[in-house]
Amino acid sequence: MSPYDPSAFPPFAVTVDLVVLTVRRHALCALVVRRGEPPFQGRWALPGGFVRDDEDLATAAARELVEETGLCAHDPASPAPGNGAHLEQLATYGDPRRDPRMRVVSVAHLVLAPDLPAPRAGGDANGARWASVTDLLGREDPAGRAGEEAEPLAFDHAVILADGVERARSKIEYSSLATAFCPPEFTVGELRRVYEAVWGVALDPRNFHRKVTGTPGFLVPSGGTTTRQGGRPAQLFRAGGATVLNPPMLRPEV
Amino acid sequence: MSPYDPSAFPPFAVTVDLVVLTVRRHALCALVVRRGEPPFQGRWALPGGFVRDDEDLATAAARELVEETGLCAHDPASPAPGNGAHLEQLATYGDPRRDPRMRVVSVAHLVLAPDLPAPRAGGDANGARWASVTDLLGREDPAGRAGEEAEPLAFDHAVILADGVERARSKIEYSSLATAFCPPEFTVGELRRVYEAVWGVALDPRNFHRKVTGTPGFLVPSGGTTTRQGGRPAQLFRAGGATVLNPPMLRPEV
DNA sequence: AGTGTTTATCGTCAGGCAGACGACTATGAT
DNA sequence: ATCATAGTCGTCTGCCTGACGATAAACACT
Repeated sequence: MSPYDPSAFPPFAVTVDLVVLTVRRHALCALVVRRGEPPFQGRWALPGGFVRDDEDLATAAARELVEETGLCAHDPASPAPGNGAHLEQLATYGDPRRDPRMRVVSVAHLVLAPDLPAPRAGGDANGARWASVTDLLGREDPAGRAGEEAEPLAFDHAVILADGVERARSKIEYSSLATAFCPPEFTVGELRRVYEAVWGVALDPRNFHRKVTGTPGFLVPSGGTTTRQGGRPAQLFRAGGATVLNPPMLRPEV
Repeated sequence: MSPYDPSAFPPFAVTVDLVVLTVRRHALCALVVRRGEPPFQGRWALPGGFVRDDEDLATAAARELVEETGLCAHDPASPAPGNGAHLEQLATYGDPRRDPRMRVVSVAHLVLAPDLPAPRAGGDANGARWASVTDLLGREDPAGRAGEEAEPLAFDHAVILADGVERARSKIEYSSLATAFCPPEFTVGELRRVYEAVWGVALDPRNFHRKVTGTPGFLVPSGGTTTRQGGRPAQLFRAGGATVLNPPMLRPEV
C-alpha cells in the first residue's frame, strides 16, 4: 500500500479515547476503566484503544464503545434511531510526551448516553465504573483549596475529560443533545434535571417548562403520562426532529 | 523510545492541514496551494505537511503556517500580542482511503488572519493563492445547478474547508474572533463588512453599531479616526479583552 | 460655494423573549 | 383529611432586537 519511503515521515500510533457521559442520581458522570498494565497501571483512565488498519476514526470509536459498554453508537450522520448514544469527535491530542512508551496521537470522541445498568468491563481493563466528573476533576473551588479529588486520571485524560465536559455543557445550550441523556420517553422535569446536572445549577421549573415546550421541534408529546418521579402525573415526550435549538437555552451566567 | 512491539498496532502518518481564512474585497477567501507532485498533481489543496517527531500538533500547524505564509500564529493559550493570526484545532480526518498512498490521519487546523499581501509559495508547492470559498466549494444553489465551481480540491480537502468555514461562521457569533480578520485598528464599519463577508448577508449598519459598541469588552476605542473607507470619519477601535460575546451576535435566520 | 454621495452615528418605537414569581392541579404518603 | 411533592398555566417587567428616521462629517463634482 505504501509506494513511499516510510522513513520519510515519523510513524505514529493512533488511538481513540472516549469521554462517555451520562447523568446518574442528579450528577454528571463519566465512564472510567482501571488500567491493567503499565504505564499508569492500576490508575483510572478513559476507555479507548488503537485504531485498526482499515477503520475510520468514528468507526473505531463506535467499536470501542461497544466493547467497553455494549452501547450502540448513533452516528449523527446516519439517521439511525433507537437506543443509540450520541457520538461525535471531540478533539485530538498529540503532545510528544503524552505517552511515555511512544508517540501516540489520540483522537478523543464524546459520547452522551442515557443512564444505564452497570458498565461491563472489557478487554484489558480490570474494571469499569461511572464516576462523578466533579470527583474526577478537582472542583474548581473559588476558595482555592483543591478539594478532595480522587487520584488523578492516567495520561492527559483529565484534560480530555474537561474538554469533553465543557463541550457537552455548551452544546446542550444550542442543540437538542440533552435528550441524548434521557430514555426514549421522558418528562419535562427529567429533562430539566439533565440540564441541572450538566450545568450544575438550579433552573426555574416554570420558565424551563415554558421554554422547552415552546421551542419548535424540540419535544413532541408521546401521549402518555407518568408518575415515576412522584407528584402530579407528568406528560411524556420524545425528542423532536430539531437538532438545533432556536432560540437557544442559554445557561444562567455566574 | 519504544519498548513495545511495533507490529502490535498499525503505523500511521500524521499530518496537519490548514484552513487559512481571510476577508479580501468583501469576500471570504481561503489559502490554497498547487500540488507539485502526485497524487492530485497540479490540483489545488490546503496547505499542510507531516508532523515531526518531537512536535506537538499546534506547533506543527504553526510551523506550516509560517512556512507557507510567513504568518505568526497566535496561540489562544498564550497571551501573545501583535499581528499574530488566530489558530485553533478544527477536526481530524482519518478515512482509510483519504490518501491513496498510505494511511494518513490529518489533524486540520483553522487559521483566521487579517488581509495580507500576496502569499508566498513555500516548500514543495508550486504556488499559493487566495481563492474565494464560494468558488472553491460549489455554491449550494437552491435551484440545484451546481454553479460554475472550479476544479475540486485534492483529497478530502473540500470537506475540511467546508467544516472550517462553518466553524468560522458559527464562532464569530458568540466570540470576538471576527476581530482576527481585522488589522490591529479598525472601524465598526470594517468589522461589519467582516461579518457580512463571512456570513454572506447584509447587516443593518445602525443596529450593528449599537450591538458591538454595547457589548462589554468587545471593542475599546483607540482614540484616532480614519476616513480610509470614505465618507464621514469613523472612530478607530482595537479588540477588547473579551473573548466570548455576551449576548452573542446571532446571524440572521434564513 | 453649492450639491450630491458616501459612510458614520444617534434615536425612536414596537415586538419578543427571559427572569422572577404567584396560583392552581394531581398524585402518593402519613 | 392533611401534607409534601411535582407539574402546569399565567402575569409582569425589563432587556434585546429588528425596522427604520434623522443627523453629521467627510469627499467629488459642478
